[in-house]
Amino acid sequence: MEQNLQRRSGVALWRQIADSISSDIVRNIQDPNGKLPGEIALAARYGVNRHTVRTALRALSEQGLLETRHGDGTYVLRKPHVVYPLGRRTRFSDGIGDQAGAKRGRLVSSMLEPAETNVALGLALHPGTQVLRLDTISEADGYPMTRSTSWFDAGRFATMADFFSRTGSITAALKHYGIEDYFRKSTRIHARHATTAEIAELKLSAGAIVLVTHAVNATPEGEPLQYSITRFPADKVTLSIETDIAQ
Amino acid sequence: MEQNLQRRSGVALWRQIADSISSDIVRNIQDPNGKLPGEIALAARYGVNRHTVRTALRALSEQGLLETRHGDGTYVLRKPHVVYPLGRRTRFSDGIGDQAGAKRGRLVSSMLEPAETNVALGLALHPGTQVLRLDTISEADGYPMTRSTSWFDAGRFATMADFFSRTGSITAALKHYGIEDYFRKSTRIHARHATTAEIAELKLSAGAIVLVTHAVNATPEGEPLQYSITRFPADKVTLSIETDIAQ
DNA sequence: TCGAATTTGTGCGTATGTATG
DNA sequence: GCATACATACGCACAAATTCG
Repeated sequence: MEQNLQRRSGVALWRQIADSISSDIVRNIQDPNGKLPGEIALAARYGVNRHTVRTALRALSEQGLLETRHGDGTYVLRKPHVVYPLGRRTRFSDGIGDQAGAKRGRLVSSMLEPAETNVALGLALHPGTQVLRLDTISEADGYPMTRSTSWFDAGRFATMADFFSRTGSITAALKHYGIEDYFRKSTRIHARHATTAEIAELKLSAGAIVLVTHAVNATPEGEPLQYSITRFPADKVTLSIETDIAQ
Repeated sequence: MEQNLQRRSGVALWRQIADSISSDIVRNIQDPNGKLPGEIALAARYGVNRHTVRTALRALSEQGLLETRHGDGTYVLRKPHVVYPLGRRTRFSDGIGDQAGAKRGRLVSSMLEPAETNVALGLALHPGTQVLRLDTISEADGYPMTRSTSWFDAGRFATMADFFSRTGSITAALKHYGIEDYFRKSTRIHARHATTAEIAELKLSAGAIVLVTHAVNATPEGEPLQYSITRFPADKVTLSIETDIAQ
């Protein structure tokens, strides 16, 4: 039936099936804690041999997404899926506060560098101006959920990294500079395959897809504060935009 | 160097290399119209045989991303890229008006069907209520850019399909029902590999990624009008959210 | 407790795809 | 292009565990 599997594509059938089942779970088409169809039924659905289905299920079990019980069936263990709101007041660390355990980001590295053209454009600085670059990773339930790189005007926010690593929050760090409130000015979204570095940092499997946002945060007056590039594992994350029509 | 390629991962090395080169180009690490390193250099960088690199380059050439010149080298071809605004007033057919030639959508099919749960939820109807389903494709510069499925309350918008196919625009069709204005109420975004049907309809290559939006459009009073699922080719499209801070 | 049906687990032979030198 | 090694996918057969009447 649903044999939209690609042969000779460089992606093994078992991995395509694993991705499909994983995304079914993520999209709530499969009940969390529910029972999957039997291996024979799955093989028929995907138009493959039962061995191939078993390879896919084994991969997902090793990943901790499924559990198979001999003579019984295969069960969905949990649903590690997060919806990130992308609103005017978006702060990623806040956004997932009520959905997952961790709210803190972890500082991977920080450095001063001259602004590239896209960073300079986002921060309304001249290209080459010294900027502070923060590389961070945030986790939910122990799993990496975002890999983010942010830039700030170094002349103004030189010691940002200290404040961030102490609080794990950009919002809190900006408060030290007297910035009580800020807004998401623009967000651009695209998707691509993860690089090898991202596969390692976000604990993904080869061929995984990442959602990528390029965003500018600004003061209520429209003055740019932060330019950031954030990468999300596409199989675990949905981005959400809710508009308040009353505005 | 970068030989963190994964073996036995279900994704062939040549595809991992192709994805890596492809994302380098997307991230502007490789110059458009620039020359790639030679096959021997690439093989060394990824720690694989030259044959494997050649398989990756051939796949990217067939995809139209590279061009190899016998005795010379491999060159990056320019990629047409479209930015879709996702704002309060988002209408896809309007959005690309100033960027690309075509503004019209083409009706693929229309039918009446009972509302599935997610459609019913989006339109605030009871599941099973009769809804009108429109399947459309829009193109820019002769290339398919969106593949969209929309649902409307059949009791109210029964003859929607006629109006749409005449004008090629949802906005224009809704005017026939006295709806002068409407707003994007919510948008959810995720990304996944394209299905075989999508590969055919959007003229993609095997293993391509699609950006998927689930959206609700509503009247200024908040009454849902349209629930739609839209798929964009991720290598040709960036979604953009611009916030008017003054609001 | 039994037995039959169902479901997962395992072995083997073969063909094709992937990767190397 | 050729030869070699391993990964992937298939088909068939049968074993082992669970469920249920």
